[in-house]
Amino acid sequence: MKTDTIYKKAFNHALDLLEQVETGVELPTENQLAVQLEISRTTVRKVLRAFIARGLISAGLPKIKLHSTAAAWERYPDAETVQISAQVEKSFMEWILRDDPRPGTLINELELARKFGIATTIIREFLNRFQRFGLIEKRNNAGWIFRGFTKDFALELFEVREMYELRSAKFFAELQDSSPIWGDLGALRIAHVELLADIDRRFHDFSELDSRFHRLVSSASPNRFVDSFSDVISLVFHYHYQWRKHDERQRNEIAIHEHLAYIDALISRDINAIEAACRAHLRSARATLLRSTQD
Amino acid sequence: MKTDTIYKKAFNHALDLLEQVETGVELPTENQLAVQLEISRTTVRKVLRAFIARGLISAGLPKIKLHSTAAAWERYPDAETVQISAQVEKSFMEWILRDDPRPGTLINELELARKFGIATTIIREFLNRFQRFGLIEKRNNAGWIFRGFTKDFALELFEVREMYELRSAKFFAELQDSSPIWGDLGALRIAHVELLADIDRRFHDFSELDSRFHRLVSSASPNRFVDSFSDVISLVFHYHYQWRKHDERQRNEIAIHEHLAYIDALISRDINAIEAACRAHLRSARATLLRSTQD
DNA sequence: CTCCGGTTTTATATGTATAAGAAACACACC
DNA sequence: GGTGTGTTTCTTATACATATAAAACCGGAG
Repeated sequence: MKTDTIYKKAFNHALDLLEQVETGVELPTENQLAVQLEISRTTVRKVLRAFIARGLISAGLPKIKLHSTAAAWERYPDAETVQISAQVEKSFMEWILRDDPRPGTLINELELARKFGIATTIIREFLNRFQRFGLIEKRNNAGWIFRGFTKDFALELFEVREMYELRSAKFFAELQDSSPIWGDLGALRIAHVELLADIDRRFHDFSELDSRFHRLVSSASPNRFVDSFSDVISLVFHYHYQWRKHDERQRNEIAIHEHLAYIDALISRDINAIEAACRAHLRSARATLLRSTQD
Repeated sequence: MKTDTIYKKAFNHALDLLEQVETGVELPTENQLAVQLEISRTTVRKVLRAFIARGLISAGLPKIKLHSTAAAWERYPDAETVQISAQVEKSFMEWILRDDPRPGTLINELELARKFGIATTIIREFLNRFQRFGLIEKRNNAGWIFRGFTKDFALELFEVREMYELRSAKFFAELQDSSPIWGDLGALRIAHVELLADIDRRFHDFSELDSRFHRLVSSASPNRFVDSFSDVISLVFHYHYQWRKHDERQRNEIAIHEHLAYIDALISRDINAIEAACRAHLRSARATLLRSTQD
C-alpha cells in the first residue's frame, strides 16, 4: 500500500505554520492551505482532522487556532516523511560505498529488497531509473550487473561533462545584461566567498554549492538532455565526496578557488578566459575523481 | 505471471534448426542447444519435451529427428514471442502516432494499461525507463505528462546529437589502419550503394541502415553515455519516419547520398572534410525532423 | 459566478503472489 | 574429470490487491 509520508510531511509543515500565528486567529481556507503546502485538498483535510483531534484548532467553521498543551505539538520523525522510492537511492548508494562490490558483481533484486526492507517492486523501479547513471546494466531475464565506479566510468563521465559544460558556458557568456541569471551568479559568488572564509568548519557544504553552480551555468540555455545529465554528476559527486574523505577539506578549498576563477571569467564574458577556467576546473575535478575509482 | 514468450521464441527457432537436418540424425546435447539458442537449459528441455509430444523427435536418448507430418511443424505466431515489456514501447509509440496527443497531455497509467491490455506495473516500468527519451516527464504523485514531439524537443535533441557525432567522427578518423571497424564501414558503404540502387522498392529499409551507421561511428570510441543516446536517436527516427510518410522515399534518397559523402570523408581521414560532411548531414536531418514537429 | 467545504471518483505508490526461466546441485557414464 | 541429463532452488517478469493522495463533482453562500 501507499505510505502516508506526504500526509506526515504536510502535518509537520502545517504545524510549523500554525505555530507562528496567535491563539484565536482564523485559519486560511482548505484551498489556500493546499496551495501553500503544495499538496491536494484531500491531504489538507486529513491534516486538519488530525489537528482537531489533537485540540490544536476548533472543530467548527471557521477554524480557529486554540491554545493547547505542548504534547499536542509532537511532530512525525523526518524519516517517515520521505517516500520509500526516494529512500532507495540513498540505501543503494550507501550499500555500494559500504560493501564496495567489485565491478561485475550481480545485483539481486530480492536480496536488495530484503536488505533494504522494502518490496521488490520498488527496487525494480529504482534500478530501471538508475540505469541511466551508467553504473549498472541490465541483462534480460538475468538480473543486473554492477559495472563499478571504475576509471572508464570517470573518463566517460568527464568526456560528456566537458562537452556540456563548455557548451553551456558559451551560452552563458551570451546572456543579455538584463537577465536575472547574472544576479543569481553574483549571489553564488558571494556564497563561495563566504564558504571559503569558513572553510575549516563548513567544507562539506561545498558539494551542494558545486551542484548549484553547475546547474546555474546550464540553466542559461535549457536542454533537457544536458539538464538530466546534471543529475548524474550531482549524484556521483555527492557520493564521491563521501567516498574519499581524507583530503576533503583541501580538495574543496581548491575547487572553490577554481569556481571563483570560473565565475569571474563568466562575468568578464571573455570566451577564451571562460574556456580556460572551465577546462582547468574540470581537469582538476577529473583528477580527483580518478584517484578514487575502483580499478 | 511471467509469460512464456522466451519458450515460444526458442521453440520456433529450434524448429528452424531441426528443419535443416535429415530424418534420423542425432540432435545436439541440451547444453549445446542452450548455447546456440541463447537460453537456459531449462527452456531447452521444455522445447524438447514439446518436440517429443509432437512426434518430431524421439523420446529416448540420444534424441533423433523423426519423420513427421506437416501439422507438427506449426509455429507460434510472432506476436507471442516478444516479452510484454518489449511490446509496450511499440504500443506506446503507436498510440502517440495515432492519437497525436497535445503537448501537456496527462498520461494515465491505468488507462494505458487497459488500452494496451497489460498490467499497470509494466506501464510504470516502461514509463520510468522511457523518461530518458525526454518525451515524457514525471510529476510526483500526480502522474506523467506528455511533453510532445515539439520543435524544442527536436532542437535539443540535435544540439546534443551534433556534439556527440562530431566527437565520435573525430575519434573515428584516428582509428588504426588495422582496426576491423574500417571493414565494417566498407560493408556499410556497400549496403548504402545497394539500397540506393533499389531505392524505389526498399526505401523503408533506410531507417535501420541509418541507425547501424551512426552506431558504427560512435563505436570507434565507446562511451556509455553517448551510446545510450543512440537509442534516443534511433527511436525518434524510427517512429519519425513512420510519422511523415509522404516524401519518405525522396528524403531517404537524399540521406543516403549524405551518408555516402560522410563515409567517404571518414575514409579520407580528412578532419575538415569529415566535419563538413557530418554537419551537412545533421543539418538536413534536423530540418526534416523539424518539419514534422507538433507546434 | 467565484469560492467554500462535503462527497465521490480516479490514480498512484507499494506490497504480495506466482508462473517461467536461470542457475546450481547431483549423480551417472565414458 | 569432463560432459550429460535429472532434479532442486532461486530469481525475474508479470498480475493483482489496496491504502493514500489527487482530482472531479456538487450544492450553497456571498
